[in-house]
Amino acid sequence: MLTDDPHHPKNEFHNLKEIAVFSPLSDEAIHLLEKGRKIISYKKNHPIFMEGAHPTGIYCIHSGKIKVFTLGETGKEQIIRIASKGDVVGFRAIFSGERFKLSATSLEECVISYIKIDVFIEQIHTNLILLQSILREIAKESGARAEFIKTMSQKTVRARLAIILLVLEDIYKEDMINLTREDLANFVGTATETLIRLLRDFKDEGLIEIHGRKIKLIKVKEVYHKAEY
Amino acid sequence: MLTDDPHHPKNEFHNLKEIAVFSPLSDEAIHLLEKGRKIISYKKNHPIFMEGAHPTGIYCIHSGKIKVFTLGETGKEQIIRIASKGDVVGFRAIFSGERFKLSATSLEECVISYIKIDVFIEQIHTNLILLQSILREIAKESGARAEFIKTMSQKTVRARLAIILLVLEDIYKEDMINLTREDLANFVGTATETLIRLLRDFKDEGLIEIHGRKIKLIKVKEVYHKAEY
DNA sequence: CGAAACCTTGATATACTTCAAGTTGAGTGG
DNA sequence: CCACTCAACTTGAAGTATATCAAGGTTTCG
Repeated sequence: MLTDDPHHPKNEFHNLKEIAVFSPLSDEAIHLLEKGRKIISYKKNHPIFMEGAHPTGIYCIHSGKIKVFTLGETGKEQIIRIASKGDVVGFRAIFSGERFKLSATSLEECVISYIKIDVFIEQIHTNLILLQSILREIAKESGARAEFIKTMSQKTVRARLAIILLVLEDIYKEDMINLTREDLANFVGTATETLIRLLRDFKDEGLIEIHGRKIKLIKVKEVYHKAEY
Repeated sequence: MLTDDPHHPKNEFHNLKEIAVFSPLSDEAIHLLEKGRKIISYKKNHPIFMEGAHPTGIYCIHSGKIKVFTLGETGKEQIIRIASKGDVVGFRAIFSGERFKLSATSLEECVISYIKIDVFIEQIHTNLILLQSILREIAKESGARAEFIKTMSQKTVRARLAIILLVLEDIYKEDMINLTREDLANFVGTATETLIRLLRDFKDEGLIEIHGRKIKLIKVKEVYHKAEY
């Protein structure tokens, strides 16, 4: 699953420049990071990191989607974010000096660049641009989470479903939203049964189309407005 | 309300060293920031900044408490945080390049240091220690907010009240918790009436004592465990 | 082809909200 | 210092969104 052979085929075609936080970096800086990274492929439903563990590196997504979530006492997941191509996951804890507060699992086959913490930290200490870019990223994340808190506490499940669908539309782009009902429920923060009933309502009202597991938005945007998670 | 006269009595005794994010800085760096700051006093219930506005500076609390919140469509506040001595509020948006996503209002008489955005940014560009300290702070904040999301979506109002009381105990320290029922409800994310009924339950069960508006925790910790907001 | 995971529907229970009305308390001006 | 007023607090009653429990159907995949 791990490879650090620079001639391994998987190591081609995955430029770190395509990772959003790294895009402001010079080619030189990108190259330094690439020297220290490993390309990893994950199968569907593979755990990437777990809450409570100490971070050992960061994970840059080249392809596939990853759910980032936290487990409640009863074992129920609350999904905080679905990360996709160009995103980095697992680096907040490094900067706060904490353990992971969240877990991450692949939702599909994924290819990621894994950058060890010491390689990364070294760059952080010498590269102001990188540090600023990361600060910007985490600041945005924190703002998004404040909005999510409000949504969770003030919106009905129905409104939350609409909002989450709009968020997911941006993530799945031209593809249809493709999550298990349980994952979708765990993102919306509701019971699976409730989610299913609401999806049916949305379908009956012509807001969405349902194609098996996949969901296509028709006029959700007209009724609800998106939040930025 | 504003003064930049260095001999004004209010400008004495308020060292920025007592602000947590600035504590790792050299005396020299602290001094540079202090040269550019203004000391401001706010009366109780005075707005400090409002969501939607462009940030113009940061607010470092020397004394008093400030609620940081966001307004729902119906005008209901969701309190995200109660900031107190040593905290800085209003600086996340600066780093994400956004407008304020949250509003802030004083809960008591407050004395703060206001540092203009350009003075602050200048320091950021030249002081790696400061940048790292801020990154650390925002990373912690983001982690705390992820926990809050889980709490909001998975815990009952009763459990949330207990958790928030424990959080507030840390903020009010030796003082008793002193918030209006409405503010407390807006932090817990519930209706004021529900909050009042639950407080009565807690009192009847011997978990808390109620002294007018003030609340003293007796054995909340034994029944619930605190989250880190 | 069989088992397991996933999905769906129905029935029931309840935590919480909302509305309404009354009480208490805090701050202000005379 | 008292009285007045507005905000804050409290209780009750009624309605509802959502969770939970139970059971059956369907897809997926080894």
